[in-house]
Amino acid sequence: MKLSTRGRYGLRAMLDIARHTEKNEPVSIAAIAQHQDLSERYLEQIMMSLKKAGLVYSSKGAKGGYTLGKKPEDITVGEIIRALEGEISPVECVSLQKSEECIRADFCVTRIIWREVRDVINQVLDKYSLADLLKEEKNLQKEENYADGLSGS
Amino acid sequence: MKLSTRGRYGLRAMLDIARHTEKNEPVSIAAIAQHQDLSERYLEQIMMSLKKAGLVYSSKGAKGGYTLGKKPEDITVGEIIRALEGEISPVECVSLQKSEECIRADFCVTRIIWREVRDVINQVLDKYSLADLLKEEKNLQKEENYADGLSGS
DNA sequence: GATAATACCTACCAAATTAATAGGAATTAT
DNA sequence: ATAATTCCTATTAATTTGGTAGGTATTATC
Repeated sequence: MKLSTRGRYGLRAMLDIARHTEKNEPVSIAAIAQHQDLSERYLEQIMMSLKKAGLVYSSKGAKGGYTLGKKPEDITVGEIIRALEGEISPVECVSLQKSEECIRADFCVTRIIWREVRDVINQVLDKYSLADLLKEEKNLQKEENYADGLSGS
Repeated sequence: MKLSTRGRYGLRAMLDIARHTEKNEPVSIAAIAQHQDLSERYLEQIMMSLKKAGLVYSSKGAKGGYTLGKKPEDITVGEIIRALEGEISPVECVSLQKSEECIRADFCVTRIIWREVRDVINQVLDKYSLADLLKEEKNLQKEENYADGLSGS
């Protein structure tokens, strides 16, 4: 039950872009990779998925890079994660676009649980937008400064 | 974000044992494997983990097998899944018995989300006991009968 | 118009994890 | 004694993940 690096890296990349979104300058893969300490080549693939999902807009050529495809408050973590990892579901048999029905589907009680797990995970992921996270980030920094002040002087 | 077969098979195995628990006869690996259509050899390993966690009691030798280690209402799905898959957490960095702290830990906002996801998953899993599932199973069967009755005669 | 910086695309590869097999020892009811 | 069972450890096969690689297309800048 672990998220893969695609989802984790992708979310961090999106946050990185979101932080630069005020200036409205595109952020390059090279820049993101450096900030986030990721492989450029791997990040490239991740960005392609995000682009395909419409979550980022890209401009090619020199000075090119990525900007958010929507406002930070309109991009949820759920969208990002699902764009990168596919539908989030703890088991195949309660996946919405599942390939084939399990033969046990009709009488298998465990599906009740898997459905509920699927739903709560997605609810949490959909609850947070990039804007929310940026706001939380500022709170974290405040706390940090406060702690420094206390222990420091 | 998928559960492994260990967890899924293990839960089904536990339900199987729970169904036989009234008679208080141990259920053998061979029998469970047959009912659930699983590899005996693989199930064997799963049962070892369940035993180690105290969720089943085993008796060796002819007529041996497994019985529940506690009352069905005292065994939660969460306990079973965690016994088989380890701690349930979407990322390593919010795992309770994590090996090493992430260098980003202090300022990484994504952890807020991962923690919440971790908690809701475990809450759902801990909410259901084997007894609850057996009860649900009976409900499913009733509905089935009812549906048959409607479409049948 | 040349150059450098960038995204885009597809294929491939290596490591890790998962799922399962296999062989045999120990125990116990009959 | 025998057959049925759990217990333990090692090995292997399959799948997924996490990346690397090579090359093309586009565009700002000089």
